[in-house]
Amino acid sequence: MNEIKRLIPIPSAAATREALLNAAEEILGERGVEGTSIRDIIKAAGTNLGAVNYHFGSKDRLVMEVFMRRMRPVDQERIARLDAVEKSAGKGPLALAEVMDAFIRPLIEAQRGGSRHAIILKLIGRGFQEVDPEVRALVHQELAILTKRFDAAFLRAVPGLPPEELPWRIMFFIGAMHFGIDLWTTFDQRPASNPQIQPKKLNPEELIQRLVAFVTAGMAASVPKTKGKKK
Amino acid sequence: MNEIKRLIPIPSAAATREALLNAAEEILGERGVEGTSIRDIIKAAGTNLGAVNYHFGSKDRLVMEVFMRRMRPVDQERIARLDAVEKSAGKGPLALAEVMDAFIRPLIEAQRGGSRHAIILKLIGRGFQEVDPEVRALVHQELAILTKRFDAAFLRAVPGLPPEELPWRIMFFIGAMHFGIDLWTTFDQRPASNPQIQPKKLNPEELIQRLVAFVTAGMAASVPKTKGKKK
DNA sequence: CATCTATTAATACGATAGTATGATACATTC
DNA sequence: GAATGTATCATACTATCGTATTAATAGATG
Repeated sequence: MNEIKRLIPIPSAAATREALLNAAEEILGERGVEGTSIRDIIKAAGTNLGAVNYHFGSKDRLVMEVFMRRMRPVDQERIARLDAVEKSAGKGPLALAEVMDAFIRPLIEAQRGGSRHAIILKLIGRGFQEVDPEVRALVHQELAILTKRFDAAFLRAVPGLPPEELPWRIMFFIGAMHFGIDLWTTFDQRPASNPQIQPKKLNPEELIQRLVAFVTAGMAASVPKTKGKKK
Repeated sequence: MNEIKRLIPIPSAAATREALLNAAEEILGERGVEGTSIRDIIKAAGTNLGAVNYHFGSKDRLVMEVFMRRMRPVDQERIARLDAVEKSAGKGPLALAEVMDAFIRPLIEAQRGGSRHAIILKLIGRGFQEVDPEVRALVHQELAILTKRFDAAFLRAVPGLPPEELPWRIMFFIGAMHFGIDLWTTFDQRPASNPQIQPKKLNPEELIQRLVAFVTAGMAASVPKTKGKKK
């Protein structure tokens, strides 16, 4: 019975499962978690309600899977690139711009091969401010692994920076990155905020270059005097 | 009948209206638009469903009012401060850090006088990524007024910057600002991402200083070569 | 061929959402 | 002091949400 040609080549164990993940990724990126109903997703995936319950058990778990599926390889690539940067630096000074590049590049390049995948970037960007505590905890957990490695790298690359300043700068730079990516992925849909100035449309490499330049300069800025402006 | 003491001293024309706005501001800041129900708001405001319909007509209009009530004075203050900075500069060079300060300070200082108001900062920050197109359009419109004035100021303060680069840098810097403020307002609720590094708790002035230092350096960074890395 | 297991499909259920309605209370005006 | 307009409140209505349940389908197995 194995040689009977299947009219539906491989309905396969997880074909609808992936269809659900893909549809969910797209719609969640557009409308956020709260703004997306399971019914929207199953309609886009061409399946039905039961499938979600069967494959994921709940909406929250589906959302978690969508996050994980994209974040894991990005984070692995970040770590791999940081490894390479640190290795090539040896015992010498660590170039801040290269560390930044290692962090930023994998996220932006994750959208290659179809602009449909670009949506996940917004989804990840939103993760920090999303309501569901389970998803939030997940994002933080994923981020914590990175944080340890990159914290050390940043401190090494910016020798004069007091460690207690680092979390602030990292938050600044992640904000710049996500807002930049958000503008990038929605470039064509946006109304011009100022008709007199036409923003330049960027390819991935150009975006990376600009982001790295911006956040590297910011991260390396001298620490402002905390107390008492000089009179 | 006028001298009958009121058990409820002055229900007043717009007392419940403001109570609704305050409660909505708080809850919307915590849970976002989609995650907040009118019933949550009326419960916190100590009133009932009809009041929302009476005073605002719909949930969306209530949300809009919450946005507007906080954004308008902030934007006015930004413009006023930019005026002052430009006036004191005269025909001489415009200090980028002062322009940044004029943009950042009003938003952060808007939360003085009760940390309850700090919540609106998150709300405004979320406005850019929120789903409701009506609210989104509103935010963009409010921002567009600012944009024109500040675009010119930025270009003047960073003479070497090509105008088409400006929208990108502004997006980077607004992202840094909003993520920074988000960390700031939720400082105590956050799990430590890296237990080895304790971030410093900042007062408003310290946050402003750090943000200004970061984004000023980023904004002034030299433009990366667009095409062709030197081989 | 019968059975079993893994899916897919269709439907039902309880909860909650935003909105609308009608009655009630208060203050003001004539 | 009756009438009027403003504001509050309790409640009802319809839609939609996430989830659970049950039946139908298809391949694989014996």
